[in-house]
Amino acid sequence: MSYFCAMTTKEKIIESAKLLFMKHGFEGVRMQMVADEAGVNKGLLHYYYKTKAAIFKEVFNRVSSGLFANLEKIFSDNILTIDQKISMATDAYFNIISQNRYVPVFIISEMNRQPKILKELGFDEKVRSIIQLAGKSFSMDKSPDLALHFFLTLISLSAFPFMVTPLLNEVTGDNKKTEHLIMERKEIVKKTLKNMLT
Amino acid sequence: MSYFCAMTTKEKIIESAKLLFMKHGFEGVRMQMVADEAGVNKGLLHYYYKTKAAIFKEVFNRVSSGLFANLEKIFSDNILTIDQKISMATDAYFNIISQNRYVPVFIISEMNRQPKILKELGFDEKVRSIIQLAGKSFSMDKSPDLALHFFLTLISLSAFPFMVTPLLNEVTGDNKKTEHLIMERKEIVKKTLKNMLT
DNA sequence: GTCTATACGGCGATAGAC
DNA sequence: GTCTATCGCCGTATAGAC
Repeated sequence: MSYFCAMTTKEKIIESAKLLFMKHGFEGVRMQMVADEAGVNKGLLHYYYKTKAAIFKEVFNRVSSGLFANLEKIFSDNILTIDQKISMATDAYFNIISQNRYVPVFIISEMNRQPKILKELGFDEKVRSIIQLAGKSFSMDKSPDLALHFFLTLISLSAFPFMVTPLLNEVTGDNKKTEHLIMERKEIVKKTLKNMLT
Repeated sequence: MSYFCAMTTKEKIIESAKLLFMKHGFEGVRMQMVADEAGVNKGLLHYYYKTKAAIFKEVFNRVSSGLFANLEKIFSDNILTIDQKISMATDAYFNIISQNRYVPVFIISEMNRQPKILKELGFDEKVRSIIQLAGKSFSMDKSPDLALHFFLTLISLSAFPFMVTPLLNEVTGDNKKTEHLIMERKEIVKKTLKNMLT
């Protein structure tokens, strides 16, 4: 609790909730856990946010907003070659997820448990626009499905190893080995994506 | 409730629990929901299973056991060519998941929320053995990591589209279109896997 | 803004009648 | 085997003192 000393109380609450919701999901988190993690009283949570669901929405919004920020920049560039863009996009996405490996499981679990949240927070729009951007960037305008397939392959291959990390740890029997394996995969992703566009 | 008329009560309970746990996760399911779905009284659940956790373990075991059954047969075959095996394995895995698209989200969510369950139910052993089998089948014995990467690519690319179906539905705006997209992906998976082994 | 106390319903689990 | 009734706890949310 309270690695969050320099923040405002509201910020401490959200950051604590973020940590907990990502690990345990909406249903797995108790308001008491959030209060303890933030180092404040349980009643105080309701002063800043009316309900548990309100805290959750703010968290989901923050997490999903940060997901594609770097990709947008790369896909908007006009100078880089296709190979460079693929390499940078893969690195960028791996980096984002490395910083918190629970992000993909969190987003995917919750979009399946409460699908309404996608439109409610405009996540579908974010994804549609990043795919369109990728389409332009790689001159795939003719077949719009190709852009979606490309994006889907990038996300699938990059996110999945992080999502099954607990399983990989058991299978390899060594967390260091797992980490090494995941980093090896980066190159496989790049190679696959390049193959896809030729 | 009770699409499960010809079953024993115990079977009705497990099948109802399976449906609900897969959709909502362990924390998202109430014993009352299981009872209603099975068409029995809430108290009766505890006659057949001591606790909610006991029901859950039985469900997780059943779901995870059925996951790789078909793959084992294919990887054990001695006559098929590599290309045939890849094609059949991909089809088989897609088929399994098509029958219940919540399976991958369920397995992955729960392995992250309660990692102990992997060893407890021997899921890690199952995965280790299927990877070894794939290694032999594709003569990847020299570099054992290659078998793991191959398996990971198969699973990632196949399962992911089903896991993000709610998002695809919003992005395409048309559930039929999503279904079509997912079936298109089967061919991409096969092509990617073949590229990987050459 | 922050805390204490409490309302009020829902939860998993058990006891016991049939 | 199945149901009813109920226990004891824990959940979110609110009211009100400081």
